[in-house]
Amino acid sequence: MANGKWKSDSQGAKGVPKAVVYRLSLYLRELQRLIRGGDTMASSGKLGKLLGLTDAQVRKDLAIFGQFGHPGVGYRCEDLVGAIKGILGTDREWTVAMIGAGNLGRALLGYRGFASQGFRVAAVFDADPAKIGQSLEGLVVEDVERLSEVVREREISLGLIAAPAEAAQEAATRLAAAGVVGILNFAPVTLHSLPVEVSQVSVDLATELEQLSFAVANRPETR
Amino acid sequence: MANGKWKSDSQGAKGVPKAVVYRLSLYLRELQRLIRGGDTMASSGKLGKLLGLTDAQVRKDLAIFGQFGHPGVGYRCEDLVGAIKGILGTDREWTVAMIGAGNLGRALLGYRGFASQGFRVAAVFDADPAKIGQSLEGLVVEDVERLSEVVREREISLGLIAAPAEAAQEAATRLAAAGVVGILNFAPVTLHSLPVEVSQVSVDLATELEQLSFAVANRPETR
DNA sequence: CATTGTGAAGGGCTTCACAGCT
DNA sequence: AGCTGTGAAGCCCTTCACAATG
Repeated sequence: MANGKWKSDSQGAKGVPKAVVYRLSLYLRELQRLIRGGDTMASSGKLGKLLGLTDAQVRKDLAIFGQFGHPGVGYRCEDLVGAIKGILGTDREWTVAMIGAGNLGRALLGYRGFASQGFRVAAVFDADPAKIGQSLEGLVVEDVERLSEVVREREISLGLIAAPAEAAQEAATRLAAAGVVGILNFAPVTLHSLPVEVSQVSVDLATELEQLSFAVANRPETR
Repeated sequence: MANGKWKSDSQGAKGVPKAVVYRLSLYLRELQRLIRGGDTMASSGKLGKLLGLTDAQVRKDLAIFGQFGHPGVGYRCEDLVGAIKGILGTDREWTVAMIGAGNLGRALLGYRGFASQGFRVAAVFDADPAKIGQSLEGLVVEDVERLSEVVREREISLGLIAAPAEAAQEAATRLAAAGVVGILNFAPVTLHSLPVEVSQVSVDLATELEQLSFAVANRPETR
């Protein structure tokens, strides 16, 4: 029986495998797609097949957080979406700042997928005087010197770094100092000296291509 | 003593943890930065500290592929860069096709980080007649209908999908049919029915933000 | 003598298999 | 009958600790 909240014997916070959290996002995405397609129930076997996972894996992942399924029938899609959003923390709106109004920053600003999952970009910053003052997707590009001020004014809680590698560390330091609680870093550098209370996730596009290159170079057997 | 090639008792292909391959990319990035900074040697402890890993982890990762270090002194940066590139398969140039000339596709085209790691974009495709024929970063946007033809002509081996979710599966199917060996997918969908010989890596930007949201919502202890 | 490479120990994640619920 | 939730087994990855080494 779905109970909508954390597992009753909850121990508060950690202990959740990173891989599980990642798959939670996949379940959420797939369930939303099934709902758009008119489905109302989904079994662990069905979800697993759609994502290339075993049914047991799907059930174990969900069981970490509570009992969301109904023996004999499966999971109610709407309920499970609600539960997963609650777990991921996307059942509320997050206010985000974009640092960097270059190619990547502008592209990410235009990406509708963020807004649809509850992430609202409320400010864009850049250090280039030629870009400051420009209007992008309804936002005026602000001077990165004003970051701290604007972050507080607009109650921004997450920072998204789409700046060049050389500028990324300073952007991160500024964000942390301004009180942001999380940083998503697209720059190809490791960020240092951030306070422990600032969470961090990194995506390096070149690294992803390298993973692909390795997979291709080492695939099972081909000419 | 560095030997430059695969571990002698090589079993050919798999058996390498995904996490190890990911860290290899991080080692490579950090080593290249150290070299730019003038360093010539790096120990496992130093590399580990720079990346937030233990020294043992660094050594174990590298030991999977051979003996690259020198007891008492560490690893020669240049040699290790060469070795890792060989392992990742980026010691050669990969020819890449971009599918989708929207915001994201254009941003990725302009990203210098790809070229610097050996990935050369040799074609851009889109299905929108308004975009076909436009010139971007020295390339003319081609009709996605001509994908197969162009992929063969230009000997393209990897495909990068930056198309909307609805178009991604068809793009992937076309790429596979055209003989591409790897696909990097930025669309928020799971790709199905690809031949096993086509490797696949996915990056979903909304998913990454959700990982951050979870990390923030579940961090150790904060007000 | 600082640092590597590695067997052994430890911990964590996945798969299996089945009791129990609808 | 169909499917969930879960203990137990199995496997994989990380950490530890130290002999080997230039």
